[in-house]
Amino acid sequence: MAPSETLTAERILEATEEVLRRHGPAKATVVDVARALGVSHGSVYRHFRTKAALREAVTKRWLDRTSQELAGIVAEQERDPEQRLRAWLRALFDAKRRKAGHDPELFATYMVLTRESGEAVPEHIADLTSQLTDIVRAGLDAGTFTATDPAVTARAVFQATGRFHDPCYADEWEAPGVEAEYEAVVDLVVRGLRGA
Amino acid sequence: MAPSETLTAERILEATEEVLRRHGPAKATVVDVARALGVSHGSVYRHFRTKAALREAVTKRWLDRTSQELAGIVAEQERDPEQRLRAWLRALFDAKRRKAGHDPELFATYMVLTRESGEAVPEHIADLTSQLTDIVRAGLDAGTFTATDPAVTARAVFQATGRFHDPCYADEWEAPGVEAEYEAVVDLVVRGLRGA
DNA sequence: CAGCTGACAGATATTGAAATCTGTCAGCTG
DNA sequence: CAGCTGACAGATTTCAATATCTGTCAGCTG
Repeated sequence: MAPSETLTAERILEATEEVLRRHGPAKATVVDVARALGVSHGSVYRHFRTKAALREAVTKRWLDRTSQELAGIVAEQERDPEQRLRAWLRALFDAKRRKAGHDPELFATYMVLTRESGEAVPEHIADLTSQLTDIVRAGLDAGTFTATDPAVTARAVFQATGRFHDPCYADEWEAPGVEAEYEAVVDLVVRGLRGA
Repeated sequence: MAPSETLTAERILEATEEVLRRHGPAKATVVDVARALGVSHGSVYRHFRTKAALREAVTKRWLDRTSQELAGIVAEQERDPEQRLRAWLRALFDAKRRKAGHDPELFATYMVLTRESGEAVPEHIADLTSQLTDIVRAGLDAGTFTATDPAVTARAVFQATGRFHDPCYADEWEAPGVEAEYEAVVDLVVRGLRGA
């Protein structure tokens, strides 16, 4: 039952997150992870081919947690599409801002990881725009939205609101007036979806 | 007549740009600038209190060149506001993309400079959003746009299109499909301005 | 024999001493 | 005497020696 039960990929990922939290992305080594688990670093390489792969897996896990939070909103059939869209964008902004504000160092760590992770971030973005596409399509079906291609429009919505979910803007999310700016952009976008 | 005429702030700024182009932001020193001008570095400090002030002045000059390019479009009274808005956004995107694509090293240099320049960038953004506000206000007067506060709406337009002018996205401006994404975002925004 | 260890080679990071740079200023020069 | 110079102190950067890390693999262990 002790941590020395069996060495799984999951346990390595948890230990890696902990090491990253403690040491930061620059100083966190595979040797540190192995030490935290009480094994030799060779064992870690049995589960992850390279250090980069290990870091990418950690990043993917972290990003997926956000995606899953938002997936619930897409499924809320009882709310109309515009409300779902507003709730989804709000949840995305809040989730990112909460993570950035609550533990800035860990967030900075993940910003470094997302920069170096080749596939994880594009996949995450594809995931999120796919969710958005579902909402846009629902709006088209209901007749409340106007668009030629829901996927293209969803991507446009995602990019237009980037200032409120793209990590590169994280240090402006606590500035006074951000809420008003968020409302202005979302209103503009929602009106763009409605009107032809 | 020779470069040894008189030492003006303008001549120092030109020499600094040249030194930055050659050496890059990390290695460009005040001593290099002085050497390029054939003076001692003490003379440079007569015109700029610190190295940071010198770099900020260079940055400001560079940013102002873009602002001035765009100011002409705002003044084109013969085109209707929507056309002016589209032309303005297109000119902004093209100008930034041209600079980023034509001389990537110099652009990277300016990205470093804009990060460290405290006032220059906010001023530049204020400048641009002020131009946008003029266009939005013209649209309100003409009755083609709908908005409660032109300044707030202009800022929203600026932020919503950030992906196509904010330097932090520069390395995605040459990717295939960017044009389509640009069109989608601008269409969404313009429709948002029109519809109530 | 499946899974782990630990020594190893090459790559990367750390360190501290030496070199360079920033910003100042007393004095030179035209 | 307005403007420039160049030596200087303290801060920063460079560089090379040293230490650590990554990724592999032959062999150990349960």
